[in-house]
Amino acid sequence: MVQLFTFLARYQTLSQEAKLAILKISTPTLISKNAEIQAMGKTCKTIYFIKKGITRIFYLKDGIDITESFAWENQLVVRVESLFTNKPSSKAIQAIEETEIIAIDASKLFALFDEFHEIERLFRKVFEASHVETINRIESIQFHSAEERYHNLLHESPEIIQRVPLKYVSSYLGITQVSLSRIRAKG
Amino acid sequence: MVQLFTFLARYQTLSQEAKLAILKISTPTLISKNAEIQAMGKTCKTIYFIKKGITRIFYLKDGIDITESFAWENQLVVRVESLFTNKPSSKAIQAIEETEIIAIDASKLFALFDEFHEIERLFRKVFEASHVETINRIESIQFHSAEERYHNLLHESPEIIQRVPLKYVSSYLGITQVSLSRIRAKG
DNA sequence: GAAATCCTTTAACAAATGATAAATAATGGT
DNA sequence: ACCATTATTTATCATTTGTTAAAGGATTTC
Repeated sequence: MVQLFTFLARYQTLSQEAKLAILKISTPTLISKNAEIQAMGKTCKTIYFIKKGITRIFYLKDGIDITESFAWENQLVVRVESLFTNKPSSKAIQAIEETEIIAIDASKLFALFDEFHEIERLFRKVFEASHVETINRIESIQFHSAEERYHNLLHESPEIIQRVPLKYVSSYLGITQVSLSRIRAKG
Repeated sequence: MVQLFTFLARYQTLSQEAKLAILKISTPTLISKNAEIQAMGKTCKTIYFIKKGITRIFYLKDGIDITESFAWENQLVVRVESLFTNKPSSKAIQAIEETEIIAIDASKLFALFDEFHEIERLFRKVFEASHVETINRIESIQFHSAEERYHNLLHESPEIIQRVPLKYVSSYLGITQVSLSRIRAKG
């Protein structure tokens, strides 16, 4: 759990009481390769921290598998659009490798917000940071060619290209697998 | 100011003291058509609520004007990526029509978070909602054709097509103005 | 370790969008 | 109201990406 608190400390320092309270609602779990951590259609009620491994959020559009995002060591995975609206998510979370996660119960966490102002502040900051990333991703998607997007990804997150099957990467980049192959062939 | 508090009440009810505190850090301003509310290169230190009018956030990519988002009556405009990181924004906010805004001082607002837990909670929820919108926008950009994106926009936010010059709409949709014209011509 | 399955690449053609230029329409300033 | 400027549309051609099919590699499973 040390790893989780090291991650959280980047946003906000916590009292021992607050840490203990978070510890109580956190459960470490091992997910085998390709298994789903959360299924489509379920409302997101858990926040996951990744100790080891890599995951993706994906959904189906016209029956085709589309990867929305990846997350790996020392990152959180959350289906934000479901967690914050309390509506069922049409997206699933899947482990791409065997993955060790820490599951944080979201309802209990929100309850802690009343008891510990510092915990609410911490997670506010955590989600603000993820909001900023999401905004930056829009720019990347909207105003770069597929080729630029691939090279940016290669440069900024080489772990993705190395660890993730290309069929997942192509939909993440918003192109077909064939198109990605063509771009890679160019060098 | 009633309009602002009606908007905020959708997220979280506030005590009279909290409302008064927000009132003290809020300044109504009138922005003339085409004028910039915030300039590029400045760090975002203000949150704007739009009483009347319509605005856009835009930036330059290779010298070309790109619209990132629009906001109109009863919405907030914020350069989130700057507000939450405290870094200068490469984006500007511009009034597309003559616009009445209420400017909320962000540093003072953040200071109120210590005094009023309810205000922190309110704005946490406000920004969570905007985070969800941003995530949904990614799906719209990434997995729909330009034609679908135009028709979705026409359907979901007709005010944009009616009130905003098409040259701004095209870059918002991620296409050229010529391409947008072609799509409109198809009917 | 062989068969079956899944992943990635390649090829050929189709469709969508971009780039440039020019024509038309709309708007703003005096 | 007129002129100058700006916005939008149309046309043509180039480029990018999609679609489909097939082949070659890699990986899993029994």
